[in-house]
Amino acid sequence: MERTLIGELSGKVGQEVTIFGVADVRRDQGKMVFFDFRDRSGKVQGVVLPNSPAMDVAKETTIESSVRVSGIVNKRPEKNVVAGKQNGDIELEIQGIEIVGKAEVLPFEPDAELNLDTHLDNLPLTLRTERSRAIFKVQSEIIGAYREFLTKEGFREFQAPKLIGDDAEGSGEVFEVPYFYDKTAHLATSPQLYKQIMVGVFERVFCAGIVFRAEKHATTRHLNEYTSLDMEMGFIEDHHDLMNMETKLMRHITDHLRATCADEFAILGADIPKVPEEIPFMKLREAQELIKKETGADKTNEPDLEPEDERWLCEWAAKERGSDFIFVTHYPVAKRPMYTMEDENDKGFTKSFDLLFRGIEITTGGQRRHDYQNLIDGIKMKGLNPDQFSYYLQAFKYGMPPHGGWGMGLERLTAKFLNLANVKEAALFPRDINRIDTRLSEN
RNA sequence: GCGGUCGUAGCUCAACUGGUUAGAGCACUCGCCUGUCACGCGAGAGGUUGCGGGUUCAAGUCCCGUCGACCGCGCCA
Repeated sequence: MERTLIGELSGKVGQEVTIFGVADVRRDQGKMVFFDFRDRSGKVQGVVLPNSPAMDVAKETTIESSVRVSGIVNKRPEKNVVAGKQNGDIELEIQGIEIVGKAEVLPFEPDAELNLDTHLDNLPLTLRTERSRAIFKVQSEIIGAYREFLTKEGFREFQAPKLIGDDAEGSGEVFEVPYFYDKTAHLATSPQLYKQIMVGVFERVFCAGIVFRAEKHATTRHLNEYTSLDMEMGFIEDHHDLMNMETKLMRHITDHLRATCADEFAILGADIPKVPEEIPFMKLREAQELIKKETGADKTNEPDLEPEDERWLCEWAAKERGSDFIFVTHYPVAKRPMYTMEDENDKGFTKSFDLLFRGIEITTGGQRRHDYQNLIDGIKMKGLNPDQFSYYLQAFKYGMPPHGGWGMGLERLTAKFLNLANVKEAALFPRDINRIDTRLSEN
């Protein structure tokens, strides 16, 4: 018999149907057995009545088993209607169950509160929980909204290489790949140089892909492999064009989530933030002065904000400006990569920005050096050898428009949208220095 | 890499200043249950307290080492 999706059952009252799904819950009452079944479209209750031919199979149908279930869609008696629940007014009177993928007894109850360690060691199972499904549906919708917005703004998506010749930017630790005969190769820490090259090709480009960082960090906000939402655009005036674009992007993403993921945010007890007409922004030095004035902590000689400063500044922005977001601009030249443009009106500081969201840095961006000689000066100033960048430099040798862009951490963004304590909860299969698919590498 | 906290049943957690046979809820097994929706009720089984050493009449508890996890920091997205 043809498959009916669970989400379509409410229109089939009185009909005989077959659903394909997973046994989500079993409530065995002896002479009667109730199930909740789930498929990709939702959940429905099934009931095996006394003396049903399906009773024997029902008794041995374990939670998480994949099944094909045939039965009749019935309206529930008035007193058994559960308001506000999908299919709460109907149920499937089960006539046959076929177990097509039997599950063994689970090591823990579905939807139990697990320690992060237990969750991560059992991902093939724990990713099936309602909570995990909610997190990764939201993440998937974020990527979809990102792609939709930038495409509409005239950006062209491209794939950046992950195997690269040099660590190029000189920022962050890189994984070495010992394969190529006569060259050192690495895993890309960013698509940075390639997306700049692609500005010369398409003017506006973006990519959403995995990047690799070999830092031996152990924090709630770092991964050794994460998804970078990158973009780069030509013919900008300065970094404010980028900040304005990102403001519009965040508004688009939050509107999209409101339309598609309200249930998932409710499951996780999280709020979708409002994006103000203008996200507040200030220079790094202004932020440091503010922190000094308000808290007494003098960090005005620091080249960057510490995590505790980022948290404080976000609380300030939320309270004083009603925004979950705040831009910090003008980091010192010494603190930023060689391609970052210095502000001609504020020497020693760059036309760069970070976007902070709910206490953490989710984006770094800025205007780039687009003049050939100016870029070579930038490379030399960092103590790097321009010859090593000749491939990249060719783009500039033959003319590049003023341009800039950003890189955004998808897992951080997801984690902060959903108030997750650790970014590893927002990565399907997170890699860190002690963990790569633990269960698979055991034995 | 450094600092802090922790490691007790399959899971989540108890066990006061060291003190008799290490407990609970859920899961599991058996029995009962014709309207449950985290079904319920009764009974049962389940532990080398991460591992190694030490102090003590006595160690889950104190000390040393080791392995592991989580949190914070550096670095970053």
